[in-house]
Amino acid sequence: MKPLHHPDRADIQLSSVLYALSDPVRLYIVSGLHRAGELACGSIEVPVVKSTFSHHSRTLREAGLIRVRVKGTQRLLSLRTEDLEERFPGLLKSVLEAYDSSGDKAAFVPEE
Amino acid sequence: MKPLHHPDRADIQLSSVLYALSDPVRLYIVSGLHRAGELACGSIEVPVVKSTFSHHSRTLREAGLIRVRVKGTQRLLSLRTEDLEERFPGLLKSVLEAYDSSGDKAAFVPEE
DNA sequence: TCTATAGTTCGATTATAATCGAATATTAGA
DNA sequence: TCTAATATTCGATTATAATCGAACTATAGA
Repeated sequence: MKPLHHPDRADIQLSSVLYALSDPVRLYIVSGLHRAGELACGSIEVPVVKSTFSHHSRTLREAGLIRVRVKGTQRLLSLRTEDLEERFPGLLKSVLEAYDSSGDKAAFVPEE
Repeated sequence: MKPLHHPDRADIQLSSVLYALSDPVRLYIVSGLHRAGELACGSIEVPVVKSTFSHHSRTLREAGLIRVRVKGTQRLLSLRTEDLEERFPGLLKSVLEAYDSSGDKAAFVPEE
């Protein structure tokens, strides 16, 4: 099994982070991880098939937004909160607050 | 002459803002506007031709990041700082600080 | 009215990415 | 050792966007 690559904190690029966060599906995933802490892929409900989810997960991981660890047959995702705060102070917080108050999630998840 | 469309403050979408900011050229433009205030297109040096600049300018305007006003033959660009602060508190500030401290601009502007 | 200046629009090209379904890999447990 | 569960990878398709050069628009000023 290939070891999953995570960029070092210092190698996290601002434009990559902003790009990763600019997709509604990925924003939703990030928001969910922020609320719930660590989550398995399967327990995050998004309106895309598994392979597409996997693609988004990878985009988030390679941009440095999330950490992925293997547990049995599952992959557990979590936000790299500390790394991001060190690298770009205040950024993640303001994005998450903006997301919660902006109704962006309504773009693809009608209920809630 | 067509009146330039600017989205109302309440219509500014988070994902669109993040997307607009995820391009190195646009980040550079936004950073320049933040430092200098209002600037004409021609006075912002970017490594792209005029038509490409115009495309980026439009992307920023339609996302709600900048205001464009006409003065003679020039278009003057400025950041919608207040609107953004009201809509997404702290977001623009943290992005600009992250940009200044991250060396992202080195991606296409070697000197400085 | 003519010309120079400042930008935009258009069309074409190229690159990137979002999405899906099918096939594959890995692990847990019977 | 089979099978089920969980997720990734691959290939194809479609959509979006970054870029350029050429043509165009609008305004200022001679």
